[in-house]
Amino acid sequence: MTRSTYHHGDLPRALVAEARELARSSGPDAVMLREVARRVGVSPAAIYRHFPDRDALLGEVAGMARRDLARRMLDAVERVDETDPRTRSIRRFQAVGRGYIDFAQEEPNLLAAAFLPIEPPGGDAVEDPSPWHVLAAALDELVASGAMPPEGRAGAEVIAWSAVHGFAILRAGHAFDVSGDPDPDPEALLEAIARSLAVQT
Amino acid sequence: MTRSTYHHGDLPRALVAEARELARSSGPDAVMLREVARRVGVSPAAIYRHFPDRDALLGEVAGMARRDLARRMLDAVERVDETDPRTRSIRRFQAVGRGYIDFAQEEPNLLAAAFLPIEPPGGDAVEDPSPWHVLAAALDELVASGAMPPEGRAGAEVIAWSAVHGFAILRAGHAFDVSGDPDPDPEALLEAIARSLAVQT
DNA sequence: GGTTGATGTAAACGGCGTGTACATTCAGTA
DNA sequence: TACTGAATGTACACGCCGTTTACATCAACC
Repeated sequence: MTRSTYHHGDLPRALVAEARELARSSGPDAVMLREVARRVGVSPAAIYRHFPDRDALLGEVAGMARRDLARRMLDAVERVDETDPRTRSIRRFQAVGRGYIDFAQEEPNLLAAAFLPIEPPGGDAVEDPSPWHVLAAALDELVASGAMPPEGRAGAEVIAWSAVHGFAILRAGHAFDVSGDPDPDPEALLEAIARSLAVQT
Repeated sequence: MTRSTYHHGDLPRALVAEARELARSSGPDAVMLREVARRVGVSPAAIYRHFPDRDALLGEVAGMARRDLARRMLDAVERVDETDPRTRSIRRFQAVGRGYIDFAQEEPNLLAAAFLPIEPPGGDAVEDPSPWHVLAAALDELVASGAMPPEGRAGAEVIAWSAVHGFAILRAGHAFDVSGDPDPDPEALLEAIARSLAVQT
């Protein structure tokens, strides 16, 4: 991109957008300040007018990726069309996992970005829910509807999240290639998670 | 390390050992050829007499980490002391998961190294079992002892591995800090996995 | 309209992986 | 034992990276 004015206009936003695109297409390690600057049409040093260092820029990308993931989970939950409260809570719970897994499948590099050990400069924005809270809400609903026994509620996030995250990460890393079935079915996993939480249809 | 002779004696081994130690203590990204060479007391270019590039050296580290993980799982399995076949198969199965989780807890950077998308130059050595095969053997045993229904055998690796790996990775990345309990119990997860596989005590 | 602070640039520093040309040593043979 | 070629290590250079510093440009306000 070239520009006519000496000043860019909204450089910070452009930098984050370009950094996100690099992370999305080639992974977080591919977010190189010189490349970002090149694409935005600005000198590398200009970035330092808006971000203290590379981690600050990458932290914004990480924050965006976390929001994207949470939104994807929420979208999946809200698309569930079911009136019976019990069945509905189960469907919504499994939609959370499906949203997570689908996101990981479609944007593996963004999932990696979401788990970078970096905090966005201003901390995560409070208004949008974290993936963790989306999951917790679905579990609460499961108990409220009677589909899951209250005794199983404690620690349920850890179990569900572990299974879904492990599946998503391992599949993205082609780790399942060693098995006979190189692309296993997410639905089987979601049902296994329901069993492990003693969810009763 | 300094040396008196012009030739090192066993540079390849020393390089891999030093690279592994760097990966172990500071993560795979910390394996920098210049630093490895510095520590071994050799010029950076010397590495290229034995490895085509950085990935080849890192691939050896990855291979070692995979072997370390598998050995750790096997050790845990073999430490199980139980005679009743059914109970024994369950204990051994859960020991597999415990070994994996303990390894991740104690050597998180080596676990990361084990999952680098790099193959060791000569391919993985055939003589030592992969983590996958250790798990598969434990599952077979579970079915053979009657503790797990044969109908559940297909896809069981994916479920068990996903849950254990996700737990290990998330805990190592401090992802559970957002929950109330920052260091959740691995045993609860192992029991949940058993439930999800319909394992009957 | 001149000053000031915000924003961008050019050039440089040190560190990285890597290639190339050269130095040293080892092993085998005459 | 002396010679020779292959194996192994070194010095130096190249281009990339993140980052810093000194300077240039511009917009906004008294």
